[in-house]
Amino acid sequence: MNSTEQNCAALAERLTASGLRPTVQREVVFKVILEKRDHPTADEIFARVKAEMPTISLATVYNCLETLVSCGLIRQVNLERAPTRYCPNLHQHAHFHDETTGQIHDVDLPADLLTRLHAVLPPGFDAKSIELTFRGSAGSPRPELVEGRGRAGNNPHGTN
Amino acid sequence: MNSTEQNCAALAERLTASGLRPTVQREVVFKVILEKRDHPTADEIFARVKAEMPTISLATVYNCLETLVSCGLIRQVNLERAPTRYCPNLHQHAHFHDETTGQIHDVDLPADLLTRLHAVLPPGFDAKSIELTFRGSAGSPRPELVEGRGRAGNNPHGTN
DNA sequence: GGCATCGTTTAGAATTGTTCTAAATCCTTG
DNA sequence: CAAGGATTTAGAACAATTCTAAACGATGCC
Repeated sequence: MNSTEQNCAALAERLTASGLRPTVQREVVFKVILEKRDHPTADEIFARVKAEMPTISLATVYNCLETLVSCGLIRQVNLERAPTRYCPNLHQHAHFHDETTGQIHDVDLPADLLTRLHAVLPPGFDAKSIELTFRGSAGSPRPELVEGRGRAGNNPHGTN
Repeated sequence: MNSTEQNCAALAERLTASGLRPTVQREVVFKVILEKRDHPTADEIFARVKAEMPTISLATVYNCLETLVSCGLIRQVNLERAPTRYCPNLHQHAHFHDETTGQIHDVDLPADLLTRLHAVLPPGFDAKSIELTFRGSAGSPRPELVEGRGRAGNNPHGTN
């Protein structure tokens, strides 16, 4: 049993476990993502899949991708095509995206943590910027500790 | 001199320093972003600005935002409206976005760093996922150290 | 001051990535 | 085999953003 067959088996298993059908389309989409590990876009995947299955439609590729993501077989990198947001806090800081409320909070990043983050890069990789986003829910204990009320940056524009 | 006037002065200074003109539109857009530090989208900014300048157009808001970003007065959060990318590496890892080539490389994250990252959140904030993206250029020394050749995850799908 | 020039704004069209829709097709099960 | 649901398909719809061309406005030069 070669690697491709193994992956197909794993795929089929996951799908049926979630009450979904293992279809050729899902198989092929999964396969092309595994074949070349280069973070392709939906369009690129569509092109590659089309090469061996010319009848497939873009919508199906999107469907398959969604299915694979929901089964935990692949991940999306640029999560959610949300509108770009703008932020007056110019200090290095992370964002906490509260998925329950949709709100975004600034989170301070200590200098030594930033150093550690840069240190994690292999030699030759020079990062001009770091984007760090947490996703989850914030609950609501201690509102005095969150954004705009005593934390997150020393306020480069003098607002508040 | 109040805070708004200060900010306008700072804005005017930055703009002229970059050979750009301080216009009312740029001023108002900047102002509404500072007023309410809540990471608004372009549409939201458009709505707020329209309240005090009903003739402004959406395109102008986009223009102004771009200008403010390029002057370093604000930052964009969801940088670049790029197509979503898909990734078969299911391990916790960061991405290095090489802006010269457009390529995305996986970068391993040691467990203790992840712990530190979670520790940075204020109490009550519960992060289900962390998204960490570096942007910069990779140069090309030591190709044997980068993605797909010995680093970045122990390969959950058995590819390569 | 008048005029050419260049930066800026505007409205609307165009583009891009993605999702929706409705019909066709495919499996599965009874 | 028929009924039912799941899946695929093509194309329309959508949302965020960018482009375009025309109008406008400020600035510099004589």
